[in-house]
Amino acid sequence: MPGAVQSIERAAAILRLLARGSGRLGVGEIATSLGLAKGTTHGILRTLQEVGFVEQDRSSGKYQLGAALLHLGTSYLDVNDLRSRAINWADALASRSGEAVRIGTPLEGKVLVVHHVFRPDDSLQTLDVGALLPLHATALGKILMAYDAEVAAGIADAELEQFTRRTLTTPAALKRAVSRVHEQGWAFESEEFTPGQASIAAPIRGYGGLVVGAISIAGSADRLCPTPDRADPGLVDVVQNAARAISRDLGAGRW
Amino acid sequence: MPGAVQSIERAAAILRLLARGSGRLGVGEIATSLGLAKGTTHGILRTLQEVGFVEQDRSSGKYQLGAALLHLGTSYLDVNDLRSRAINWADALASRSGEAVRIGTPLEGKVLVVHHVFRPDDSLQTLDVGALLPLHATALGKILMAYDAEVAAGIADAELEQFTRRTLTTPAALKRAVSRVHEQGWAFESEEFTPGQASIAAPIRGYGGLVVGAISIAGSADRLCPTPDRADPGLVDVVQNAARAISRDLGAGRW
DNA sequence: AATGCCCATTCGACATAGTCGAACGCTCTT
DNA sequence: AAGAGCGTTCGACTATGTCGAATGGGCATT
Repeated sequence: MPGAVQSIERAAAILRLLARGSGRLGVGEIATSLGLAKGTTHGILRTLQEVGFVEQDRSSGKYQLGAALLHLGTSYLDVNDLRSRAINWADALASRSGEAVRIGTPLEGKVLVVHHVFRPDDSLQTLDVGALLPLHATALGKILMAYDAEVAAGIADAELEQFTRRTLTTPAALKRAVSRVHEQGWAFESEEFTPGQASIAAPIRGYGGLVVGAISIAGSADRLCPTPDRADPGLVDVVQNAARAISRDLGAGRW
Repeated sequence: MPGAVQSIERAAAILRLLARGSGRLGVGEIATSLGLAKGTTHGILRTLQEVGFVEQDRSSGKYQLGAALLHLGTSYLDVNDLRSRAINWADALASRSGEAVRIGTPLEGKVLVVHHVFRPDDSLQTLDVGALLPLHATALGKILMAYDAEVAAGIADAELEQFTRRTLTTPAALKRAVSRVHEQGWAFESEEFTPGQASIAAPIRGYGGLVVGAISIAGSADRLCPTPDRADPGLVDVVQNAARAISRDLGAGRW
């Protein structure tokens, strides 16, 4: 695949590295992590600094992400069709279900949260728009794997991190769960990511019926699955209806 | 200044263009806007697409910002010292003043909102973290101009957009206002940006006493300035105290 | 249906532009 | 005082991205 601009690829790799690495990194660390010469790395970093994508800590000389990225990130939210069309339905779903609502889309083998509505009553929650959640331990992720072959392929040979005692950590178990999701049209997860928490998700389809994202409700496992390991059918229905409404808005036809 | 990687600069320019331009843009539009060859532009766009910084609309072929930027943007928030140190103080300021609190830092001749606490009582507000506010019509902006020479220089020869009847639109009036801000140590704005709304701000200093941002409260002009055009002294005090507390946290010494 | 225009995309040659590795100077440690 | 580690600078090389014209598909008009 010729024509890929390497300096931009490298710049993106540096930014991703800074986003993962919790905090500031030095030129040397970045250079060795990416297998680049220190001089090259420095040149790219200087350019990224000029455009505001990275900032340099005056005293330590280390680099971190820059303010310009924040504005670009929120600008993405303004343009994102999935999110803008889904906002109203998400609010309705939150008040109808009484649970927190999230909308996710695939990114880099994870689930990117593009919208988040807090649980109606409780206000001690942190906004996690922009956060990356694991594919294999969330209902959102299971939906995306079940309906997007590319996503599923990307995780086939990946390590499945264990978050709780109930996290699916073997590829076989995950594959079984995903194919059941595909059959029934919705996904469920109970205490696989956070103890005491469960979630229910359904697919959102865009133009042509293609799955472009997923919507979920998340909350106490006691409420979402009164019977152990069985999602409340009423809540499943509400989530599926919301997903279908958004899909219709996005022009998904009769799906 | 040699060593600036042009392809990265151009990529950044494209991203900025997509952020401004409300929505999707075609290769041709981007190329002419930036004075580049269409082929060159296409190559950069393809690379940006590979790394997830832009997405292409399947049907129209036009480009828009990509999901990866959202995650980078929120990652910036996690790393940002100013924001993480200020969060607790911002909450306290909101409950003490009863008004919405914002923290801003300069970016591209505007004020970038890096933190936003809603007004305690009212919940019909939209989060504007990541938004860019004008320098000349907000209290946050006046602070940044008064204490950061680079910021002030950047706007000296810029058009001053008129938002309301009271917006300062002449460079002379703005300069006078800014120098008064510098003398008194806090900034004020009443109905210069939004009718009926006013704001009060104070500078946040980082290591060495350098101003790295500003914190403000914003709300109904009736509450912030009981006497016309005069900020409530009590509220000014509360804002200044919060700003000083954050500055101390950031290691600003005795400022 | 047939035609024309507009647009994203591809291609190949040229020379610019970015990469590399060694050397510099700085701060902090030993 | 000497050393190590860091970010930074420098100059030569060639790989790399740039350009402009050509291609092909889609859409609206004719």
